[in-house]
Amino acid sequence: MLIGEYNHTIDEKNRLSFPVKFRKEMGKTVVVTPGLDRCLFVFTQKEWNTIAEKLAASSMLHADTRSFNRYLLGGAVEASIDAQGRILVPDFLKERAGLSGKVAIVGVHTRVELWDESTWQSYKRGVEKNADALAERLGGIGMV
Amino acid sequence: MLIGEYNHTIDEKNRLSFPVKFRKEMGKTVVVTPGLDRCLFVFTQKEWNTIAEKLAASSMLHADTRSFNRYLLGGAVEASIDAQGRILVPDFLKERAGLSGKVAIVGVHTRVELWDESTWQSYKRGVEKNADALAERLGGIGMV
DNA sequence: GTACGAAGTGGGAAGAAGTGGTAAATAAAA
DNA sequence: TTTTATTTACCACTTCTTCCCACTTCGTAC
Repeated sequence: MLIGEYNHTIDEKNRLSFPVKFRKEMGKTVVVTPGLDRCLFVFTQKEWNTIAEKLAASSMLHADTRSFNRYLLGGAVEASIDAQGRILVPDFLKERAGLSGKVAIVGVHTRVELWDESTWQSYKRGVEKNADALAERLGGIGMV
Repeated sequence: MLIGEYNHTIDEKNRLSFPVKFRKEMGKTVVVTPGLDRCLFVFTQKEWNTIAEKLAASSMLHADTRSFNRYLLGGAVEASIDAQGRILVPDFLKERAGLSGKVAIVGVHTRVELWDESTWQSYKRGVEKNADALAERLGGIGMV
């Protein structure tokens, strides 16, 4: 299971090293796509296949579905993990998530998310602020 | 059952020793997550699996679910208990709960909570002070 | 009161992980 | 075809982590 948060640097060659904890589960190649809420998604090859199938199965008749498919599939990139455990993030994806310098690498169960460090910080603060909703959710899954 | 309160120190290497009383029940690895009211939750692996299953069942297409899953799963960490009975608390979780120096380790039935010592003290005082009003409200919703 | 044992704490050393740079290879342009 | 640029692979350094050992303090039993 992919969980936890790591802070790594993306260099001027667009190289970003994956946390060791994630490497085994991610395999040799991963798929990077534009994510939701100004971040990038990183999927395992296997997980991606499942998602791609689901998208393909969805109706092309709805404009919403079409544009969502274009958004996710069109922006998707296969990236191989090199000997140092790094991936290359293409410029257009880097821009998409506003990555520069410090990057937060966040494990969310079946996917990994890439956030600009400061964007992630303020996003987290936003969630924490809403303590009541948080408590309700936690209660809902039997955590408290 | 996890009950009782202990005061241990978290050192500059982020090591925090678990009370012996808790060790047997917690097993070899535990999961640390952000909690409520500026504390951290510590679950047994087994307890965590139950929670994770419920989280996995939710769709990533809803913004609320996304942010909640990100917050919880991204904030969660597997921590193994070392030969000295200590766990490592990553910086981002340490910050989350404002841990530094003395830490209150509190057993709450199925989970353990980690509090900054002084935060815990004032929280307790606050509860004591309002105990009467609290009891009144709880009685109102049919608790006792 | 003393001694023994267990629990908690601290520090050092070996190893791993992250990051930056250089060389080689491939692609593109002249 | 040659030169130049861009990308990919490899190598090396530094920092951080993790493991191990040792000390101290607290509690208990004799």
